[in-house]
Amino acid sequence: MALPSSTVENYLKAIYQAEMAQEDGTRLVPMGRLASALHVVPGTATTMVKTLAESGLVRYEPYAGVRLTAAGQKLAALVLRRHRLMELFLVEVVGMSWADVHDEAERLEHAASDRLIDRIDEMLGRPAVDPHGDPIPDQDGAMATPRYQTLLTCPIDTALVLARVTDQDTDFLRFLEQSHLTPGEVIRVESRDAAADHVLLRGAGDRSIVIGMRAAAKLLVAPPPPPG
Amino acid sequence: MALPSSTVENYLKAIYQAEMAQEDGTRLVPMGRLASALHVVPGTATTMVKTLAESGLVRYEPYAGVRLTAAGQKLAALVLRRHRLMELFLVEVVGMSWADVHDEAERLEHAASDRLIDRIDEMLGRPAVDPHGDPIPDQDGAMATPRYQTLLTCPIDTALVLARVTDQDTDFLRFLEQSHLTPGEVIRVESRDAAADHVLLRGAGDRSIVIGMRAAAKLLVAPPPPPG
DNA sequence: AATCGATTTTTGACTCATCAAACTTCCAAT
DNA sequence: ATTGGAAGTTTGATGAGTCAAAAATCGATT
Repeated sequence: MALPSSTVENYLKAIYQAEMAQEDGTRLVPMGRLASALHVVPGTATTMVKTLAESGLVRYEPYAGVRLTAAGQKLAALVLRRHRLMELFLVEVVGMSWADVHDEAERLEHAASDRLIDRIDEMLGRPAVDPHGDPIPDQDGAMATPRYQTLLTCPIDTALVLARVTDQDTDFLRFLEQSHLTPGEVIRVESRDAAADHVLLRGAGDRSIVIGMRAAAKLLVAPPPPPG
Repeated sequence: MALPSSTVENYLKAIYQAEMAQEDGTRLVPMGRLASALHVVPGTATTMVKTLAESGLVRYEPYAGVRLTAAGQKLAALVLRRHRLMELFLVEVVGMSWADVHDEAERLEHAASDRLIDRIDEMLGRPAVDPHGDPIPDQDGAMATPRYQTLLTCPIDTALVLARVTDQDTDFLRFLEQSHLTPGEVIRVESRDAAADHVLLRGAGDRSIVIGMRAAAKLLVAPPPPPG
């Protein structure tokens, strides 16, 4: 099979990420979700998924959804690898803002050769996560998948490390940056108020921050850092 | 007008470079030249050039050829700028080989944002030339166009600086690198032999190098460096 | 001036990715 | 069991970019 087009890469990546995000155990991604993730109409997604199925990259169950085959999974993971290494490179080496690198990487991931990506990987010291805390798959497409809690489910009044931000929106990231809510920061949840739909945080330097529950669900935390 | 596709950018770039390479004064590029530069059949080039003409990017004279308008020239120069800054970046910052960066930049030039390109320009200290000695247009598309001599036309037995290499072929560049024939090196032509189709050079470290005349025509030299 | 060969243009067809809109299927609620 | 609405699929069309091959044009040589 020839090299996949950017479009194919984007479909595989979207399916991969939708599978991950699925809360129910099933990895079947409904067409509607896929279509809206890719900003195409549902009919387009159906058509494309059928050709992906013919290439053996996905399994398609009409009216039910789509899931990646092993081959599709590997390809998707390698696209994600390119994307995330590129993001980290743009932040660490080029000095671009955390908030801007997603969109840039979204295009560069389809243009960069494996050679370039491996060189970047080497320069960065084979990093495990990108600037948003998303894990970076290795050359074989294998990826660690730690299970973090969100700020909605984590214990109250406990020191935790902000590990990952699961939204790439530029304005949201800019806000987080200004609030010093970036991966690695130590924070604690002081209270939650379902009626007010907010979560009250205390960040580094005793900053007090109030965020909505929608936003809080996008911030993932890990157990406190090892002592010393 | 919407942003130009990669294809449009490649056509403009090819026309721009063909205009430069034209030895006769006319800047009219015949369809055949353009088509083969882009690896498409002549009919395809004709079709595409007609749509470029409708966008006001080129002037098309049927059966005669095509030339860029002011708007087309500027766009083409900005593509060249992205390409050449990217090449230099890949060599200087990423540490890729001189011989490999052309193909990589060929794809990245269409994916990199102006923001990224300007950041790279700044990091590199607003450089004037890329790793092959090709001049880099500024943000307005203006570009210095020094007129160098080739190793076929330069004076014999005179110290000269290798200024520019007008061929991006990977194997050719690899050969030059191994022979220490890279921009900035001081060399002199010891003799030319038209019958044997070769040029005898003396490079840095008293290296003696024989190259064919076809190759010699691709090496451009400048007057000796200023003393001191 | 007439012609031959090279170059260029035209025509018809194809692939990829997409949309709008008509049509199907599914399932949850009656 | 039936059915109404949501979700999914199909159909027909479009635009970009390309090729193969037929037709037209140009110009250099006779």
